[in-house]
Amino acid sequence: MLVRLVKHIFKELQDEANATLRPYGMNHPEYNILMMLYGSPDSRMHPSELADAAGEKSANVTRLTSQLCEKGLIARSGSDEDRRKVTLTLTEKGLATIEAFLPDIVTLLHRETRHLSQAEQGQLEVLLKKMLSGFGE
Amino acid sequence: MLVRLVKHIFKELQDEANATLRPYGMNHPEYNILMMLYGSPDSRMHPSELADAAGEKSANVTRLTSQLCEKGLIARSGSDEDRRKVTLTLTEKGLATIEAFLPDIVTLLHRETRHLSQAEQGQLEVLLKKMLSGFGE
DNA sequence: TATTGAATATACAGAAATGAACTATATACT
DNA sequence: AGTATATAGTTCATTTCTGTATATTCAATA
Repeated sequence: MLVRLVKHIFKELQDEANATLRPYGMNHPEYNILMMLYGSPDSRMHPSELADAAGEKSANVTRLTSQLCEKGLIARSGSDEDRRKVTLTLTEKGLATIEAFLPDIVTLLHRETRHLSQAEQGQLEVLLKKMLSGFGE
Repeated sequence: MLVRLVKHIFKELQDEANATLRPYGMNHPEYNILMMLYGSPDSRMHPSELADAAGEKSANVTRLTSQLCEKGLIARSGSDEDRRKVTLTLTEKGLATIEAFLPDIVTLLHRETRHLSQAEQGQLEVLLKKMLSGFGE
């Protein structure tokens, strides 16, 4: 029952976000990558960090970041400290794109949580975290 | 934040269910179809009902039910009342398969929710439903 | 009854995700 | 040093999903 609810909500979140992002020529996975970069200290991350944070397989990260590179939203460069690694950074254009669609995303999120008070959101967060802690052991 | 949590939980639920089902040669979407049939009054449903209930596109339902037919777990038959429709039913073998893996699924679900009391599960359910009610308008 | 429009299911093409093998670099051990 | 093991990232083949078009049947109605 809970499981079905989570699944349903997830699906809705995904679909609505996709609909919001489509006008900007972007899909949800690409958006996730951009937001991870946006939220990171120096707007720079390694692919493996992204894979962990975004919950994507590394093969997917390669594909997605290649797409974003082609669009000129992020840049790839080799790392000096560890030459196996690749560093991904947001470009000017990437930053501008994020700041273009962010307002739409924010209003979407507000709409999606408007039936929950601040307290309820906190509660929900606690419960979900608690649930999550029972996984993967 | 909430969104990321939901996403994360969904992913875990999905992955763990898949891992549990793999030994039975089944994946999560197929499992969903079977369970919908299992839970329906007469173990019979139409593809469009399944699509709604399982949150799958109708094209996917066609593919998935075809797979399940090939495995002999469900059966397709034309409907008499409305000849556009197709009726899907669980076979003996399908029923047996469900009852084979169900215990594993039940223990998995218990494990996943073991950090939440009964009351907390109820609370969580209420909050999620409340959140869901804010969608799609 | 002939026609129009809507609903249902399917087929097919193109996009995306997955898993396994592969290259290159780093780390640990003897 | 030299070998083994581990890690980072990519590539490729396969599977799976999505979106769109199509065929069939039903319902409404002029």
